[in-house]
Amino acid sequence: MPNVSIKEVARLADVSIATVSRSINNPEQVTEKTRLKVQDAIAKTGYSPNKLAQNFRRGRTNMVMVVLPSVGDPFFTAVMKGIRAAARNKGYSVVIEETQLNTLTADEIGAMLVSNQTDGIILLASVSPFGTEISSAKSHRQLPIVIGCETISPELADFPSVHIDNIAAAKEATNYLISQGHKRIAMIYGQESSLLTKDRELGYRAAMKQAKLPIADGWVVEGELTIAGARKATRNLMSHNDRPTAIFCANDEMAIGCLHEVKSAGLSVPEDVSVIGFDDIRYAEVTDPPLTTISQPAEEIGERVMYRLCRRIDAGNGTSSAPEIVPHKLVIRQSVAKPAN
Amino acid sequence: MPNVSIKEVARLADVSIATVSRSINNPEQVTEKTRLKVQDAIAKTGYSPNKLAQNFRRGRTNMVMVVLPSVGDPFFTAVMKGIRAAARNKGYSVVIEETQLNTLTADEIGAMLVSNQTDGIILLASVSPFGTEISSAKSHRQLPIVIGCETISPELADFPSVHIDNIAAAKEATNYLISQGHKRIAMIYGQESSLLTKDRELGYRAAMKQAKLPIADGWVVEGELTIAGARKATRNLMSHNDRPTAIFCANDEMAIGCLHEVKSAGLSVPEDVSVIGFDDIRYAEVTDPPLTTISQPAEEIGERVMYRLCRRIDAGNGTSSAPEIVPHKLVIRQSVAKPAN
DNA sequence: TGCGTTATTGTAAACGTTTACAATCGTGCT
DNA sequence: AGCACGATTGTAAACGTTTACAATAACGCA
Repeated sequence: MPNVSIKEVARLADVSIATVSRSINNPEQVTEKTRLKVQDAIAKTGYSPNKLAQNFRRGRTNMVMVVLPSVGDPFFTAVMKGIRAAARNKGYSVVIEETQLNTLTADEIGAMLVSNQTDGIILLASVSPFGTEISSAKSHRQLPIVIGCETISPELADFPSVHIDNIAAAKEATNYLISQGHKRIAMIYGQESSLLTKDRELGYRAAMKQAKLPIADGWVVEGELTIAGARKATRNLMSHNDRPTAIFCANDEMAIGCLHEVKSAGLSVPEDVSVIGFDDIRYAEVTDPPLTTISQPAEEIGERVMYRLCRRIDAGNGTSSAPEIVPHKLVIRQSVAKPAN
Repeated sequence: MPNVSIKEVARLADVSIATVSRSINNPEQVTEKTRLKVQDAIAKTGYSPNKLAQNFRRGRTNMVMVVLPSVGDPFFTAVMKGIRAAARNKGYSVVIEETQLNTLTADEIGAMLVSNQTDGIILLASVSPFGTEISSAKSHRQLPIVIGCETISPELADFPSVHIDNIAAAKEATNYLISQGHKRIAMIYGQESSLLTKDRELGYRAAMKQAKLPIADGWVVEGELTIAGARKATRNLMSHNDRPTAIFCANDEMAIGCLHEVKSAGLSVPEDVSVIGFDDIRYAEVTDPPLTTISQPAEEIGERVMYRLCRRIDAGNGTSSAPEIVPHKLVIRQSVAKPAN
C-alpha cells in the first residue's frame, strides 16, 4: 500500500504522470473531467505523493530548525508556541535542537542548513562556535537564519532579529526596586556565556550607577539559569555580611528558586527581601508570593521571528535585516515591597 | 558554493561518482590512495552530500516525530529530554507536533508517516482520529509507532508502549490520603478526552471503593490539565457544601493551580486542605508548600520509548509489542497532612 | 609467463517527482 | 471547411544519490 507511485495513478486514470502531477499541484491547468478521473484513481490506489521525492525535486523540505538553550524553560515554550502557530500557518514543520547538553550541535546545525535538511534556522540561543562555522560559508549573509530573544553576537550581527530591549528592561526592573526605596540591590544573572544575561546585567548596573547606588562585592552572582543554581546563589546572598534587601533575577526560573530559598532561610518575601524576575512565565502568577517581573511578549516574538524567517526563505537576502524591537512591560504582583529598614 | 555535487568531486579527483560515493560511505571498499584523492577533492570543493537526495534515494530521513499534548508541560519536557538523548545517540533528529490547538494534526500525522517524511512516530498523546486513520492502512501493525505515557486506546493496542501503571499509581496516591485519615477526597481530572486521565480516575475510584469511602456528587471535576482550569475546578470544590479535606490532582500543573486557589480562598495547605499531585515536575519541590506527588521516571520513559522506536524502524515488525511498564514512586513532601477534624 | 582469483573501479539504471517543450485537441472565426 | 489560436495533454529530461553488475586492475601461484 505505501508503495503506490504516481505511475500507478497515471495508468489507472489513463493519463500521463505529468497530468497527474498537474491535477494535484496545478488543478487549474487541467480539465475538470481529467481532474476527476485522476482524483478517482488516487482514491482507488490510496496514493499519496512521496514527500522525499518532492523535497528532493523541489529542493525544499518545509521544515525549519529552532535552536534553543532548553525546551524545559517555559519562556521558550511560550516563544515556541508563537513559532508553531506561524509555522503551521505557512505550512512548515519545526524541528528542535537544544544547545544544552552537547557542544557537537553547533557543527551539526551548520551542516544541516548547508545540506539543506531544513529550509531555515531560528536561533533562540547564542551558539558560539556557530558564528565561525556560519561566517566561514562564502555567502553567509544570505543564509535563512533569524535570531530571536538573544541579543546578537558580533559575528551574527548581519542576520535579522526580533527581541525586546533587554538593557532597557533590566534598567526598568532595577529602577522599580529603587523607586520602592531599595538601596541594597543584588542581581542573579544567568550564565557567563549567555549574551542575553549580559545585557540584563548591563541594564542593572546602569540603573544602579545612575541612582548612585553602590554594588557590593558578591552581590552579582551566577545562577546558571536554573532553579538549583539560583538557590545556591541566593544562599550566598542571604549570608552576605551586607545582605541585600532586594534581588533582581535575570529570569523567572531563577526567581522561583530564589523565592524558595529566601523562605528556606527563614525570611519572608517581600517583607524581608524583595524579589523581581524576568520573562513572566506562566508560573509567575502562582508563586508564593506572586512574582513581580518583566513581561516579554513571548508568543509574539515567536510569530514574528517565524514570519521573518519565511520572508528570508522566500525573498532571499533582499529583505531587511534590521533588528525588530518588541515592547516589554513591568508586571507588578506581590514579591516586591518597600524595604523594612 | 552550496551547489557542488558529487560529479564535481568526481571530476576533480578523476574518478567516477560511484567511487566518490563509496569513499564516503564505504571507505573499506576503496583503495587508500583514491580515498585520499577523493578526500582532497571534497576539501577543495567544499562538497557536502545533498541530504535531500540521500533521503530520497535511501527512503530514510533520520527524523522521528513526537506527538504530544503541549510542549509547555514540564513533564513532557522531561520525557523529551530522554527522547532527545536517545535520538542523538542513534543519529536521529526530532520534530515535534502538538495536538493541543488544532484537530487537523491527526490527519497530517498520518500523512506524514505514510509519505515517510519521518521514519517513525512517538505518540505521547492520544490523538483519537489518528486511530482510525492509521488502522485504515493495510499493514498498520508494522508502522513504526511507539506509544509513551498514555495508556493505549483499543485501536492502538497493537503498538509497543512504555508507561507506568497509571491505575496503580493513582490508587497509591489516593490510598496515601486515606492512610492519613482523609475520608472526603475529591479529584480533579484532566480532560474528558484523555485516556491517561481516565486511568488515574479509575485508580482513584478503585481506592475509594476499596476503602468504602463515598464519592459525593461534584467531587470529581474536570481541570483541563491547565493551571487556570484547575483553579476553576478548585473554586467549585471549595464552595461545595460537603467540602473535601483532600484533593487528588491528575497532574502537577493542575496541583499548582489547585494549591494557589485553595490559598486564595483563605484556607491553608495542608492544614485545611491536603493536595496531592502527579508527575513530579521540577516545580513540584518549590511550590508552597512543596508538593506531595507521584513521580514518574520521565526521562527514562523518553529514552526507552525512543530506543524501542529505533528497534521497530530497524527490525520492522519482528520486535515485540508488549507494553513496557516502568516503576512510579510516591514522593512525600508537605502538601498532605492529617485532616483537622 | 600465464592463469585464476580477488580487489578495485566504472557504467548505467533507478528512486518518484516536477517541468520545459512539443504535440495534440478543441473552439471560434472567416 | 479551413485556419489560427489557446487550452490541454504527453514526452522526456532532470534533480543527486546509491548500487547491481560489468569491466578492469592487481596479485599470487604454478
